[in-house]
Amino acid sequence: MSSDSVTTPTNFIRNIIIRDLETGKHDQIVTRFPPEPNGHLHIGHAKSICLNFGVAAEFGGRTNLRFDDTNPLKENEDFMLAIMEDVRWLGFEWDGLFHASDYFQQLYDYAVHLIRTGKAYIEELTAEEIRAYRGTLTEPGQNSPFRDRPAEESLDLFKRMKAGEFEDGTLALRAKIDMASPNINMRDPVVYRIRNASHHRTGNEWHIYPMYDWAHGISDAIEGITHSLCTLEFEDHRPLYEWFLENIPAPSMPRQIEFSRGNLDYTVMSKRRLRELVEDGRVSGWDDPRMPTLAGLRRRGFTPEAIRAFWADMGISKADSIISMSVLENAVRNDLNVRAPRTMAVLDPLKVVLTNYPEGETEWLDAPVHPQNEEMGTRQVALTREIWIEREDFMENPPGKYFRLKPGGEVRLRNAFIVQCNEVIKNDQGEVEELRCTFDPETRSGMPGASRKVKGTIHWVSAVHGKPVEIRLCDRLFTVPNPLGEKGRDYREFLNPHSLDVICNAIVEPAVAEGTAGDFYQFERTGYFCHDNVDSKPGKPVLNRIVTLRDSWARIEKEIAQGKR
RNA sequence: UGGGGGAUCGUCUAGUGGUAGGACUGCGGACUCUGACUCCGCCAGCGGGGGUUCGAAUCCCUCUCCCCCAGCCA
Repeated sequence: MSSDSVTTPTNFIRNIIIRDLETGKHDQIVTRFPPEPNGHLHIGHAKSICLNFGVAAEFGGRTNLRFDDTNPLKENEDFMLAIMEDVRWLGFEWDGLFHASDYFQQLYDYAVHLIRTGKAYIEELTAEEIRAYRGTLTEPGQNSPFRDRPAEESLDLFKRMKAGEFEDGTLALRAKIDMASPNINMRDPVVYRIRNASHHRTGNEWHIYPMYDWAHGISDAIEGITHSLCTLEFEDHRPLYEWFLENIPAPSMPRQIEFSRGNLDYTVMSKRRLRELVEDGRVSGWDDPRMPTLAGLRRRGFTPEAIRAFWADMGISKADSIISMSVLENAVRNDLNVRAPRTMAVLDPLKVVLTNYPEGETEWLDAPVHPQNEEMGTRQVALTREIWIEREDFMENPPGKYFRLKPGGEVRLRNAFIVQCNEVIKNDQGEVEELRCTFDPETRSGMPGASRKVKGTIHWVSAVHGKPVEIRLCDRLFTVPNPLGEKGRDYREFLNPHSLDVICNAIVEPAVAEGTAGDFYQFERTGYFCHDNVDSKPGKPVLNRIVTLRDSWARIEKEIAQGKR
């Protein structure tokens, strides 16, 4: 309704929190972001980060970063460090930094409590047997023969498990709940398993490690988390989350609330698939600029501001969704349009000689850094007799709507003057090799004659001052919107062969070649580009295309090609 | 033929009994020394069927479709 007022978009979780504050259920809200350090964060995680940190900040609460490091086989320090870097880069700072492994002793003590109260037992069935006893989706499970063993016996076994007396997989601690429950999670879930493995934080201290369901809820309770926000697949686990906390002397009672993941089209968004792409060498790493990982997006040149704005726009709900990539692209264009310095760069150079311009002369022209923001100042652009223009800005036999250079035609050189094409020089293969043009000195930018109108304006770079750079044209990783949704086909079949096209000899204004990692620009009429934070080196600049500019000519051109115009 | 969730323009999302709104996309136009930006306009939706009501996206019944769960993963 309110179109002219900027309000924080609401969602069902925010509404719950507002109510909890109003009713006095909580004085302060506490959330947490709980990644498992077994891979890199992706833009879907950013949704959760923005939600958890955002909603706590809005209501003066706190947010912890807690690593869910209960599986030493898959987790490590490197992932942990990378995750912290990603969260900070996104623009958030945690109040407390914790690890589930910080609570291993308490988790153990609570398990002892559960055994003592007759609500857990040591299982001797093998994993396969447990599966067989569990029943199916439509048939109830059967009680384990070890289910009713004396608590003392279980306690003794549990202590010996902890002491490292048993091999992996031989015993397990199970909660005694209900083998006939229609919710399979309640059919005596495993609470602890034996893993004689070294943990990246606790070393060889433990031989048993808690399962997610046990560790997560209790960790939340220990930290006084008020709202434990997670994704939809944990909805079935909520009864278990609550059962555990109700059956131990829990220090607090957090509430788990589920929301839907945020998927994007033309990519994949699970750590498992992303890991496969990395390990199969389909991409150069977790930070490949085509990856939807935060490391990849950062390297590509996406800004944290754009990603935050994107998720703020998207909102939170419980409906499964695959968001159109165009929405993300819009968010980054909106952000970069305001902030990116403008510059001219020629991606596919075609030489132009200005025949009436003196040889050997260089003239420095003033050009605005940003046409809508004078405060960003001006830059000097070198003009010489020989310049490069974009090959696609010249056509020998153009269609009617073509506003760029053509034989005998006129066009404005951005920030300079109007030129006319007099001669087209071709090589033996008949390819256009060079254009001979004359310029009209009266039409120089800033002079009275500059008001003369021509249809088109094109960008250019001095052939003597321009610097060569490598440019990586990043595009969508897959050729279909939902690579995982193509029945009977492997998603890798749909990898886009042109997701990363490399241009070795693009020409840029000298200042761009001097840029350093992370510097971004708008190449006028082309798109937004950013110095690659890994491969761009002094003397050997490499820039990634973050996103193209919107291009209405491309649509017209396509329609012409299809004979619609 | 178990349990848990979800269906609102092409996409995402508001709306919780009183004219279905926004963003993105698309289309048309204005402006333009970026075919960008900006501005204006347009197209487009309550999964189906019943019921309650003066009035239903919203309440009730029913049907359909989609997602998740049978790890000693998270």
